[in-house]
Amino acid sequence: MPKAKYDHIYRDLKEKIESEVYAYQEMLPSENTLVTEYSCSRNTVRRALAELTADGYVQPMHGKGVRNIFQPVEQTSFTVGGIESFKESAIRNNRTAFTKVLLFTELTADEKIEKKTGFKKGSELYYIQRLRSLNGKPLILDHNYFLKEVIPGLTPGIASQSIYDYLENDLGITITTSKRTLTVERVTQIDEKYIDLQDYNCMAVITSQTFDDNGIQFEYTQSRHRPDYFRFQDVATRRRPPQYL
Amino acid sequence: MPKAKYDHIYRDLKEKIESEVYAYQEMLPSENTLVTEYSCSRNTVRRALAELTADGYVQPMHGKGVRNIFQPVEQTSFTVGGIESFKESAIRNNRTAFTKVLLFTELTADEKIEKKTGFKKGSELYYIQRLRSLNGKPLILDHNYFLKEVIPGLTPGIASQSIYDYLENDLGITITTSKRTLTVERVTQIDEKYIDLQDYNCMAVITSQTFDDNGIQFEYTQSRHRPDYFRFQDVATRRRPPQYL
DNA sequence: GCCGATTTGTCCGTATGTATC
DNA sequence: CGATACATACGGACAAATCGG
Repeated sequence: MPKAKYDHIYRDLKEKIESEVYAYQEMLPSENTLVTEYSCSRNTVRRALAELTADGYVQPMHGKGVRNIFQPVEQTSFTVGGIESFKESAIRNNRTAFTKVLLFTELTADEKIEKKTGFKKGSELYYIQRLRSLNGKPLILDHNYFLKEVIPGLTPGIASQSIYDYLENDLGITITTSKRTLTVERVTQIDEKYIDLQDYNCMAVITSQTFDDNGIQFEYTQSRHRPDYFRFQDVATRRRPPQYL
Repeated sequence: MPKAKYDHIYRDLKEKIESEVYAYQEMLPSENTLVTEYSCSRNTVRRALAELTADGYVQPMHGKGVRNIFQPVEQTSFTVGGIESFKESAIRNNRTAFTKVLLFTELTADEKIEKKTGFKKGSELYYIQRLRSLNGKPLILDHNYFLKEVIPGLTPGIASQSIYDYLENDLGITITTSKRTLTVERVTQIDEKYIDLQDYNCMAVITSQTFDDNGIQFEYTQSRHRPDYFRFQDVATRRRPPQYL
């Protein structure tokens, strides 16, 4: 959707890097060159470069230039960088996705739930359990809590499709920030019941709190992944050698 | 030691948010107010806010204001956001750290190592195995590969202290970007030998490629964590609702 | 080693657009 | 509708790091 100029430059450069128009370790054109190429201001070029830096695509070097440090390979990963729904990542990795709703209830947050999920005591919530399969293989068990106030009209039917689709397209909610914590936990009886764990006795667990564009937390989810199909990627930058932004 | 103005504002606001000068869900002062408070340009304020947004501290809302969405975390987490050495995170979490060097050798990369680590075949490398303990409890097993060309003069003595200290303070190398992948893997014989795993049969594994400020990859590390002491935090933003920068 | 050209880093002021109230 | 607040974009200035002659 974004028609911003910096976003166009960002996508254009990203595509050129991915398709190896610039080789690994090669310098990109200087900022001033890009300014004339895209006929825009230097700030706008720099903003596009800032995002490529955050993505781990390039590395700016003071007084020298901007180097491409993108390596094309990388296996299919389930979770990368930003926020992505199960369905979206399945499509991106070329898998067929299937979701089975195991449980769909409503409940009111008590103190225990407040402490766990971050929803205030007394909040009206949906609580959903879902089993996610890729290529017919059950791999992920999701426990979702949604704030009814923000997301009315949720149904098991919607839950079996993409809830994020429903939020963004039907309700017009903008998903913005997600805080995630990743841990490894012992398998539960529910895990064992639905997922073929072979001899693994633990699961990769992502818990996330998600906020809409009003800064309201509307979701708490615990996503339990079969270990051998779990992969999480990340690009970190050291605080704080001068960078863009 | 950044003395940049935006960094000062960033730290100042961050401190105020953490100490709850602004309550959770409260609006921060408007950009224009901050401009006069810090007597700087609006761009500079916005840059500080952009970093707080990336940290998951605040959420900007078009036409409304900037909301504090920081919730203090009570649990000590081992890895958060940026790049951090073992020693640094131990200090941050108020733990005593100890490192035992299990193996210190030099080797030349063959094809197998190239495929695994990203170092070109023929590269001269250090290969180090280290056992890391917190509060006397062995928790992490590190396998490090360092590019000799970039990091000469590494010794077991340095490896038992902080290699990152050596890089940054003695060699003057600036660590910049790190690409990390997180997986869950079965325990190995080495894991079992050195770490008390109780009945866990898997480990949390972080593999990372680290680049210096010339965009040269100088490190490949596999860091194997005891599951019950492992925790990884992250803030993601949905691509791409208008944001700062 | 010095100097000037190039390149990235920081900061400023301003203008205009869009969303909210 | 006007006022406020954030979003995008421009152009300019100077600092700091690098490189070549």
